[in-house]
Amino acid sequence: MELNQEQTQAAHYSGDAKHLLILAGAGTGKTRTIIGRVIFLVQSGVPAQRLLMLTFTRRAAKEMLARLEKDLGQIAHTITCGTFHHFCLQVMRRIPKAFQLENSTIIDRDDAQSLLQLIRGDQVRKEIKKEFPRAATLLNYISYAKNSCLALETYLYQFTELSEEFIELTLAISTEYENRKRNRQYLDYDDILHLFCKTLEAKPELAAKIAGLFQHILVDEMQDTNPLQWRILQQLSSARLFCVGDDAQSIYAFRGADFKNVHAFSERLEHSAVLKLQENYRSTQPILDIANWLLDESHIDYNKRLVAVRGHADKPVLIDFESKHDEAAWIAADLLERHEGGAPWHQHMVLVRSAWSAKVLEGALIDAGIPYQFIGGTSLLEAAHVKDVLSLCRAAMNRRDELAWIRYLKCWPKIGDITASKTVAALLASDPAEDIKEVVRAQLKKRDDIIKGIEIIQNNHGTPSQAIRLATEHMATVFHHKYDRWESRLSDLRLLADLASRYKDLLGFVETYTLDPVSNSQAEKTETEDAVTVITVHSAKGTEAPVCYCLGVQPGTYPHMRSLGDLDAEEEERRVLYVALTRAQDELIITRAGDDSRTLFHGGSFVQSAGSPYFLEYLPPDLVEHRQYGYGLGMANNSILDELLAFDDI
DNA sequence: CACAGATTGGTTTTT
DNA sequence: CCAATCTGTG
Ligand SMILES: Nc1ncnc2c1ncn2[C@@H]1O[C@H](COP(=O)(O)OP(=O)(O)OP(=O)(O)O)[C@@H](O)[C@H]1O
Repeated sequence: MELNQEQTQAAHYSGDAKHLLILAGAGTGKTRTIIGRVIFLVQSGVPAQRLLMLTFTRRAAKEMLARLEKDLGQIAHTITCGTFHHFCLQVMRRIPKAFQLENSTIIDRDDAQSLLQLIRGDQVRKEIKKEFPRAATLLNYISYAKNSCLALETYLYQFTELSEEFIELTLAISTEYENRKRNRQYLDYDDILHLFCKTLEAKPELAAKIAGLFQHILVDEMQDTNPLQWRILQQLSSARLFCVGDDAQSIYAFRGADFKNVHAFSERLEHSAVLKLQENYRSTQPILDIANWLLDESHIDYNKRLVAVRGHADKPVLIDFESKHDEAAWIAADLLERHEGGAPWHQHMVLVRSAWSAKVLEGALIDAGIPYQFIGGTSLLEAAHVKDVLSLCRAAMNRRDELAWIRYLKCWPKIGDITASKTVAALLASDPAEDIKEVVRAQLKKRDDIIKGIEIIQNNHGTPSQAIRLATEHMATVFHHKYDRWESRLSDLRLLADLASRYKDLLGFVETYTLDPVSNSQAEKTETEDAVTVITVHSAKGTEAPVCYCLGVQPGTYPHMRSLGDLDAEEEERRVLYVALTRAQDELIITRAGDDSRTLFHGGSFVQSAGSPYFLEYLPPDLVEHRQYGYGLGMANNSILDELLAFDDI
């Protein structure tokens, strides 16, 4: 693999500094350099087992391993490589006693939210129920505070507008949430990091042992490290750190990341150095010109100017549509045309701001018969019916798994919150020697079908795939009634059973799956099928494609409505758009639609509503080729019809 | 009383 | 488009 001079200097570094940070713009080969570093280290005689690679997404971890395998062969798989969460959990599962983590269940966001909802229901008075933050919001607060290592109280007073009464109540709910998790032996995503970090800080000998396993730790996308992850890195810093990042691509502030942290790298770690990479290898210059312009517009000086090694090419295209349906239909038609012209589907990527905003496009792609995979948001396999089946698996194996029990029981007709809660209470109070099935039978007379489900899992827990297949069959009639489009949902459950066939232990499968609900299935799909990628910008960090469409680049989306009024949040939105624009290698197509309820369309140009900012408002016309489709059959600005606008209310 | 279906209101991003 | 609440029925 070829590296340029700067990249080589970083990858082959053997100077005085113990820790290195490579700070460089998009497409300058940071990922390539980290791979180069690993190859260099292995070839210099560092055993691959003594390398640890940490990433922020499963997808990134998988990609890195695949790239390393090309150069290093099977040795690549002896490197410990995964997300922070995955690594911490792996360590803790290997020596559970040291972390007091025996028999615990990992809960995903959905479960965490349900638990908070239960507590919210108990603790919030009826009169204020409507005003009080929802479970999802509460979870965001609790999670943010934990990831930023702030006391929840401090965070709520400083960063939210809640009244004192609401803050007190939120704190009480949070305390109860922690208690319940402890009591039921639940660990949410944040607890994985938190428990790991706390234990290491409390037991220096243990921290030293774990850190001592690795000579080098390599971290990708360092700008997204939050304070909790920083603390973990500091605990492990007897190994040498090699981190890469780009402050202009920091888009995870909502998870506690602060891009200014990378600037503090050399202050936090002694004997460290910062290196830079300057040349962009990914894109053509016109694509970078618009990205550079975007950063220049900011009040923050990112000190970046991307320069393409590849030289010049056509300008990016900016296209206005009257509606998002037109927008989606045009993209589908354009994709078809390119495919007929010989370009495989996988060379195309559509970047969306939110999972929701991709819906219309997905419809258009299905209509046009274009194969695609969607990455981001809640994946197909986090769908309700899949979680129902997994809940049955968990419930049958663990009587204290309150959330799983409630979910499973409520699948059945005539069973709602109250019956489910009563049954759970009986299970929690029951003698561990007593058969679970009998405890349930005593609560729910004449509901043999419910107990049969439990029995099926108990009898088949050694063969997860079969357990899931039989459970699906057993619940088919209920699901058929509960969900529409049953046929397509059934195929999800078949896929689930397939995934499970690689595992020997049902709960082991459920846990892996909870932490990684997407990538397995996705990887399989990309390898075997040629498909267009539709992806949220947040998931797209680090990836690239020859042809990229950035969809819905209109006021209210960039910056997103929700960020308005908070300057830091608005600035982060700029970086989100920056990441989106810099994914393209050869062609960048920016589209926007005028029928967004938040957008005012006026005379063929986009005018922001009520003085809110819009990033492309002052876009210099010479940076793009601007087209407009569908506006009164191509009528451009200054249409005489505009004079009618004043009479719209007649 | 407990559940099921209808209504309403606020809509990001991920491990 | 989903989640929480409201309202009608067994
Ligand atoms: N020295 C090089 N020679 C040829 N191609 C290169 C070189 N360095 C990087 N590239 C190519 O440039 C593209 C971007 O590289 P890479 O993904 O490593 O960049 P990055 O800095 O991680 O980008 P981002 O921050 O946007 O994720 C890749 O297609 C890579 O193959």
